Amino acid sequence: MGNTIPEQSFVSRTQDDRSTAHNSSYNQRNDAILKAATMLIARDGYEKASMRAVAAEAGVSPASMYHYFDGKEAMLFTILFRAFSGLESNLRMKTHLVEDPLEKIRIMIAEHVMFFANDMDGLKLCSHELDSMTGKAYEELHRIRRAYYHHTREIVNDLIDKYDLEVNDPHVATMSLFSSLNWLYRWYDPHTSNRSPAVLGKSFFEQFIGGLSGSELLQQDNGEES
Amino acid sequence: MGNTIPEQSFVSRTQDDRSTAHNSSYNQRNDAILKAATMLIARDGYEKASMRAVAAEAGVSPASMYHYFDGKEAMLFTILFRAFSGLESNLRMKTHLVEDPLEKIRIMIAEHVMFFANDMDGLKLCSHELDSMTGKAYEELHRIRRAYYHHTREIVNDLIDKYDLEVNDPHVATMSLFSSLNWLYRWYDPHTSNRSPAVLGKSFFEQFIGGLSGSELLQQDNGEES
DNA sequence: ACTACACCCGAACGGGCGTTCGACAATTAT
DNA sequence: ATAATTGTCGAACGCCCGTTCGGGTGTAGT
Repeated sequence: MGNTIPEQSFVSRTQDDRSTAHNSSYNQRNDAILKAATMLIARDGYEKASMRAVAAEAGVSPASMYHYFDGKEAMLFTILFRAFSGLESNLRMKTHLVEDPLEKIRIMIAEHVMFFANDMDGLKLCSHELDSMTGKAYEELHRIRRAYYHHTREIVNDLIDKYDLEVNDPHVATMSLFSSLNWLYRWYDPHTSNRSPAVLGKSFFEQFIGGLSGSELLQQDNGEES
Repeated sequence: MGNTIPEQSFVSRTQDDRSTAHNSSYNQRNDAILKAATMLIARDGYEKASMRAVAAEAGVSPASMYHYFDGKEAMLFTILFRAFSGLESNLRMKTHLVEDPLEKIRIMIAEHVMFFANDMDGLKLCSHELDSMTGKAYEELHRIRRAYYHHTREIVNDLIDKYDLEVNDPHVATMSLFSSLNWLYRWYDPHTSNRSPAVLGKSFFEQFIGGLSGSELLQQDNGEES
């Protein structure tokens, strides 16, 4: 039940319907193009990664690309849609039966890092190329991204309520968490680093919780004032 | 003594020498082009922002651009060089006479946020367009950026030493801090937000320190093990 | 007055881009 | 067997790009 195709999206249906039939040849080519595009756009950026280069990488002629996608932007849309909605639905699935918000946020962070480790290029595009989209396509992706944020934010709210935390600014705290996760592609490579995704996720989790609940290091200054 | 011109850089000297004379007309035009370029590249991205568009925004003909810069990449280099080295030299200046590493890191965060508030577009380019540079120009900018990181990292090390903190992973903690700062351009607009840069900096500071020194919320689990 | 040089720009060059067209093969349906 | 549909691609179109060229104008030095 993976969100591989934007079923309820505005994207023209004629192009999606082909993949509902079990035409494996069609889907193989489609995935090959998407994979090539993801790699090249991650490497060179959306504008610099040309359709010709993607076609060559996927082993297809440039003209054939337009049997699979309405255009360059529709191609990026599919990539981003799969990544964003995968992230969101995975979070929903993994936290559905969990009660403790502390455990929920731990899962959220761990799953996000895992997701990144499994699809570095895809998540890099989510962080770096969303602005390359325009119009309704942009809005739809933005909507999913916001849902992901809201989902996380509600967990944070529950966490604060349950443990009676005195948090300076929950919004800033949540944005900082997303910053750390979205910035991963700039410095972390799970294949090269000696930190496993699990270990990294644990670090992020502890830092986030520590940042939320404050430090005794800072309270000596507050005490002098009263 | 601001680092407005890459004095020791590889950039051809012929073009820099013009600005050493107090020809105000030349410098005005030069700054107008740089300002226009910064705005348009921040808005549209490096590849999409065309020299023609920058020229029009600056009120110059496209051909005249090449009296001021060797080319498009050299233009971006100047923008990034000013921003990066300004950031780094400002940090050095402001922490030079400070002893306490806790105060140093507070200043570093506050100054970075201020710097961002004063030049949102410029710092957006630092976060988003460094990869548009190639060759030696890229390496030189990367060097400055790394110096900024090292500088901050040493403060963090001193902080850990002085206060005997048990930090899980200083590198991850420092990267998270930079993530928060570099991701600012995605969600924070000091002109629109009700959070002032000073308040935001304070939140970042407290979160970072809290994240470093850990939370009592997590220690109940650790206790069961021994 | 003349030379030299900074400054400026309209016009064009060469090339890469996203995309479309039209013809041809391969597959499927009838 | 025939018709219809799907998949494929070489070639081309029109556009925009970064950059250059050649010649202009203004200005300072002699």
